[in-house]
Formats: sequence, structure tokens, C-alpha cells
Amino acid sequence: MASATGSDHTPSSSPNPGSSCDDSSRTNLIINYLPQNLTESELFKMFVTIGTVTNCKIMRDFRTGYSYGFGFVNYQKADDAIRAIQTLNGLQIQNKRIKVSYARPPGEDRKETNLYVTNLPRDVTEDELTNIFSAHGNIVQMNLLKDKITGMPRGVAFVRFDKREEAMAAIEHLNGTIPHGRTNPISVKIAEEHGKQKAAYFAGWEAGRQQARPVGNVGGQPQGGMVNHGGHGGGHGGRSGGGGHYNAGLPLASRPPNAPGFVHSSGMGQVRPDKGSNSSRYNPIGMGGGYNVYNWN
DNA sequence: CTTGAGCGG
Repeated sequence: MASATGSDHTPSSSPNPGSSCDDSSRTNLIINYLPQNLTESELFKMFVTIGTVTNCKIMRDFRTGYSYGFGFVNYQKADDAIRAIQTLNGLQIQNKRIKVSYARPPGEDRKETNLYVTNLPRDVTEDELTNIFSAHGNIVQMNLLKDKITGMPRGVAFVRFDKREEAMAAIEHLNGTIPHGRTNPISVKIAEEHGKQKAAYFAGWEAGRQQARPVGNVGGQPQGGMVNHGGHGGGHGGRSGGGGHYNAGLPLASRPPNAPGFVHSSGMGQVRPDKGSNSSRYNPIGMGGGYNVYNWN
């Protein structure tokens, strides 16, 4: 590497820019921390500035259309994917800072990588958490929960690993153990994911609450109103992955906040406070090599 | 008792 010969180190080197070369592992990207209101059309518009996009998808709840805040973009050329990471990773969009990194190869186990950690010392820091958990794998994301009212740390955290085996190793080695210099053992287990359902339900409830009084329906089905907005761009310019249906005509959550008749519940409404972007959170960005842990900047 | 949104079609 160090030899300073002319060295045009074209990595992937495209011998035939028109045939085969289907390294989906080098062209497929996952985009994290998308703003809730971002549409696939807007996502596509951003990434097509780099190169030809063959697929663009934002993951949503099936029933409500509520965005999960991440999506996929597949490029035709691997070089464009690299440039997209270099150019768009960490870009601030509205109240979020998106992350652009390679998507995982198919077939890999990507479930159960998120850990729910409780009974932590109240004064634990992200640094300390990182030190403890990184011994068992690549920490991809971390979130120290704080009390909503007092703002004080709750001794609860989420730690997401890259691979499931790493998460399992962390459980094996850390669950029930006492952190150095402490007296209480911490609890480490797989995080439940019912939060998705809750958010989806909440979005559906929020969407339907303005057109029918919650008389007997409180807690019932979201009963949305077939809004079906969504910037259906239609084709996204080029063959943007045939699957471009946004949820198949279901109650949508993407309701304009200023829509007529929209009641902004002043007490608790707010589908998502959004917590002021990702400011004080550990959000390492994977660049280059794959989905490794890197830092912002 | 578990966040915001890190892996689909």
C-alpha cells in the first residue's frame, strides 16, 4: 500500500461496465435515521444525484404506513455506492442526521442484536458502557435512557451489536455481573421489539382520531381513513425496483400537520417528539469497509 | 418492565 508508484488504485475496477458485476453487497446501501416524513421520492431524488439507482425503499409499518426511519438504496455501480456513502453519510436532513452504510449480505442473522441493559449505575457514561460492551463485539448503536420528567439517567440502556453472536456473548459475559467498582449486578437481555407495534398503533390512532370520536373505539383498531397520500412518484425516473408500492392502500400516517380538521392534541398528542435529532446519542457511522463502527466526522 | 428507528422485496 505504501509504495508511491503512480498508484491509481481503482479498487473494484470495472472491466466490463455493462455486463454482470452484480455485487449487491457493494451496491446495496441501508439508510438510517431518516426523518419521519421523508418519502421514497425524496430519498430517491437525493441518491440519484450520485448515480443510477436501481432500487429505493423506505420501510414502513404494514398497517399504518408509519415509517420505521430507515430504508434501502441500491446502485447500479459499486463505485456510486461508495461515493454515496462518502457524500451523503452524516448529512443533516431536517431534524435528523442520516447514516449511509452498506446493507448486510442476505442470509445473515440480523435479529436479536439489540440489548436491553438495566440496573446500571446511575452515573454510568457512554464511555464506560462502550468500554464494557465493546469487549464482545462491534457496538453499532447505543442509547442511555433518561427520565422524561427529571432528565436523570434511569440506569437503563440499549446497546446494539453488529452481529447476533456478539450480542449473545455480551449477555453471557455481562448479565448478572457486577461492573467494576459497583455493588449491583446489571441485567443484559435481548431487547423486545414491541415498540414498533406501539408506534404503528399510535400512528394509526393519531390518524383516525380526528374523523371519528373515540366513543366506543378507544383502544380498538386504528380505523384509518384511506388517506393514501404519500408522494407516489410513480416510477422514480428509472426502474426503481418494481416493488415500489407504498403500503397497499391502507390507512396512512403521513397526514399533513396543517390538514383541515387536524386536531393537535395539546396535551399529549405528538406522534413523535423527535428528541431533537441525534444530538446526544451514540450513533457511529459505518463507512468504507462495511458496517463497522466508526465515528461521526 | 423496553428507545427511536440497524436489514426488506
